[in-house]
Amino acid sequence: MSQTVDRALSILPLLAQGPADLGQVAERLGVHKSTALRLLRTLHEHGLVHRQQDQRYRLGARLFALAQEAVENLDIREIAHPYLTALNERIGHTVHLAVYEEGEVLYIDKVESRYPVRMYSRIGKPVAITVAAVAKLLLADLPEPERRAVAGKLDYPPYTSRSTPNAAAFLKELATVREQGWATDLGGHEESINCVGAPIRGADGRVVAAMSVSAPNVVVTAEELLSLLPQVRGTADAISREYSGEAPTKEASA
Amino acid sequence: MSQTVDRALSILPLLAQGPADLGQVAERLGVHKSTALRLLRTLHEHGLVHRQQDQRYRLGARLFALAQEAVENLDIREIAHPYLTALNERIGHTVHLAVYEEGEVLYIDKVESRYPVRMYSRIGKPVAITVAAVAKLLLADLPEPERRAVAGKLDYPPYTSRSTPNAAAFLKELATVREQGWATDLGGHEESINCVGAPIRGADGRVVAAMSVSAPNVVVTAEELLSLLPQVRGTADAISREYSGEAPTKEASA
DNA sequence: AATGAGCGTTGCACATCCCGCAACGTCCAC
DNA sequence: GTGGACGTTGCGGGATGTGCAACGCTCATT
Repeated sequence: MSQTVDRALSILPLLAQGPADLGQVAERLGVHKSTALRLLRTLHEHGLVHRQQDQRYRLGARLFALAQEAVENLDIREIAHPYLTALNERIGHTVHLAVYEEGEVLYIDKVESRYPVRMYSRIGKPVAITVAAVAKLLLADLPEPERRAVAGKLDYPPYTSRSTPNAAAFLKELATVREQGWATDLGGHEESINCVGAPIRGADGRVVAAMSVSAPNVVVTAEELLSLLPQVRGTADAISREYSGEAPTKEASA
Repeated sequence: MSQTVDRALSILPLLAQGPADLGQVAERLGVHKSTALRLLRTLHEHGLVHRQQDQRYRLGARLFALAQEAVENLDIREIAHPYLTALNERIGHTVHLAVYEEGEVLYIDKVESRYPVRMYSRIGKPVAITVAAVAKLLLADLPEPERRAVAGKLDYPPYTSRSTPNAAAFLKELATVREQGWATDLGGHEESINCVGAPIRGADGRVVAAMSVSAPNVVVTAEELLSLLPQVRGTADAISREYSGEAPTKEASA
């Protein structure tokens, strides 16, 4: 919509792939060097871009700060965190929290056995959207046209033999998920990893986030993991209730 | 430098404080609503801002993805190299850069008087992990359980009479290193070689790499080498700052 | 049910501000 | 010493962003 800003912002994903010098930026942007220079300078003044010793540009610190602030401002994360921790302490396995945004599903929190969350190493990473339990939960709740549109645009990488193969299978799986109110990923992303997840809903009943529990099948079989479903759903429902405005339950500290 | 981009980017820190509607954005930017709308639309198309149910704007998901990608592509070696070279030119001795990965410590860069050595010559050749200064620095920062696990699995070859003899001694040494923020290897690997090293930290304070200066004691005594510690730490800190996104200092060219 | 306030959105004419050009300075390699 | 590559600068033309005013919509109020 705004040419100048559009060009400037296009520089960011370009630099995310790795440092680049002025000429490379100008070329990949399809503009004159002097134009690229002005854009980069502006980005630099705002700290979004950083210039290293060899004068090449890379993404700057303010970007990380912004990303962190943004994730901290997600109130669902704040509310959910104690519940996730409590569940993790009870059952030991890795617990994920994810949201849907603009065609992507992103992890926004993670609690791993004994290890505190490492902000930048995992959170913010886009989920394997065609197979992850949390992705199924979030997409299953989209309005039908959007759901269909998203499913049609996706790639369906065959991570394993049990990965979702195509849009038709995916939509069918989403229908099942929506009906039963929970989802699984049984070796669809990595052969030996199983997940079971449940949706977190706002006051209006719409799914605002999804959580899942993951474990390698050398530790627990898929059946054993499924037996944890009531606890996962219980936690998700407790989060939903608090998010919807009810007083916190004992669930978080149980 | 570019007014339009400047205004657009000014929206981001504004939204970082919390969601805002069009009017608020326009007012705080000091522009007309229609202008703010166009800027927000452009930001929206790039996924940097997100529009929530109540139509208010907040920071978007792509911000996380960008930060994530950027961190993964941060190449410590590239950033550190000019600093290492500068230090080498100032003090003359061999300078090493190393990282920890999957239970091993690897040299990833080395600057020897006048001869920069490519990583290939050294990679795959693990560091003498129980005695090297860089190894101590990297292991000292691991979470306690992992540190203990690694220390327990190691062999403790008696390279010299001053080599680390066993896991208990090693863990004790690591505790010292973590506390003082630097490390040495005084004849622990080869009788006549001393090293002094310092950690390089990421924005979150975690040790991402370590560097050291080595010299044979026929050239400089251990005491003389230790007197270089401030310069080593200064260099390591400068690298840490640039790696974390701060503007480069004069350190590299001093 | 009618009214009006508040907000986001649209089309438009003006002139601002961005664009590409070409030339310069600098650094490095040959 | 010379050529090339790269970043940088000033400048004129014109594309592009700007603010204005009017419109549609939702919602609260009467």
